[in-house]
Amino acid sequence: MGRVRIATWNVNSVKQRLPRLLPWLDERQPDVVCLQETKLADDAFHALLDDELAQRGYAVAVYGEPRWNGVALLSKVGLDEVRIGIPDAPGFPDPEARAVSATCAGLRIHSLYVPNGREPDSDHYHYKLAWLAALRAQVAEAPTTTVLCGDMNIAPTDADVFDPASYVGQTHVTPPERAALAALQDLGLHDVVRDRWPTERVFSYWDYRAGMFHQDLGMRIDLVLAGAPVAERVTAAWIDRQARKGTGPSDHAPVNVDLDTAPDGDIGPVVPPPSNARPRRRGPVKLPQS
DNA sequence: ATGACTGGATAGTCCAGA
Repeated sequence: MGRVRIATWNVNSVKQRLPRLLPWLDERQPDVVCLQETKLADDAFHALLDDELAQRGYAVAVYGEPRWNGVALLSKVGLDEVRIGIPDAPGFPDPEARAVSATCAGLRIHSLYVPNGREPDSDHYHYKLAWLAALRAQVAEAPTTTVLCGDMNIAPTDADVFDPASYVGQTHVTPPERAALAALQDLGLHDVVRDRWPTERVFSYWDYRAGMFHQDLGMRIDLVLAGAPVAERVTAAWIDRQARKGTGPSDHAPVNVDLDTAPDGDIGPVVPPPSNARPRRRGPVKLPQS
């Protein structure tokens, strides 16, 4: 059946995570992979990973820095019109490597690492909000084909933190941050993991300290937000807790999303159906023979 | 116990992460 798997993972140093990343790629076999916190300059990323990724059939787009931040986009299903950063996004004070996007199988995929915010009302917090506003302006250009993937550094609701009371007054849960996320969703983007697990406890990040993962004391801040024509094709969406276990994990788990594909291998229509259209057939569709 | 861990750069009473 025609299936495209999109994954996003804040790896917290792609160099340190290599012994976990490569086996995970082989096991999960995602077609499109969004990485965050690669923490490598572009030349170092290519030197480290180009051979391994080419062997697995991935084309690669990176936007990195020597020390912090850094994002990447890997794809087996096309990687066209690569765009580094977000137009008119603010810096801190200089531009930071927090976004890369490309067209993959007819979709506009974004690998995002939203600024942390540090302390509410700090300079970094206002930078975070301004950065999200610039992201929204870019998404507004083509919301229906957009898939935002990454570490949004915002827990959408109190159900997305293990102890809402202890987070009051902290970043990631403040009303202005949640409003910025809601403004993105108001463009027609769907939180596909929450849609699939409406009442479950599903976290994507657990602090390394104090056995937080073992006790499942985490947050859900790594999200996949998809335009409606894409969200309609989701057949599975889950947080890959296995990747957070064992030796040398990232503090974030990957998020995996499976989509049914159209007969031509694309994922969604470029033009959404009219609102009075009958529901599209959702069953398995064969990919063309290669 | 305002902690507890990890990564990166540097040799700091480091900074950043969330």
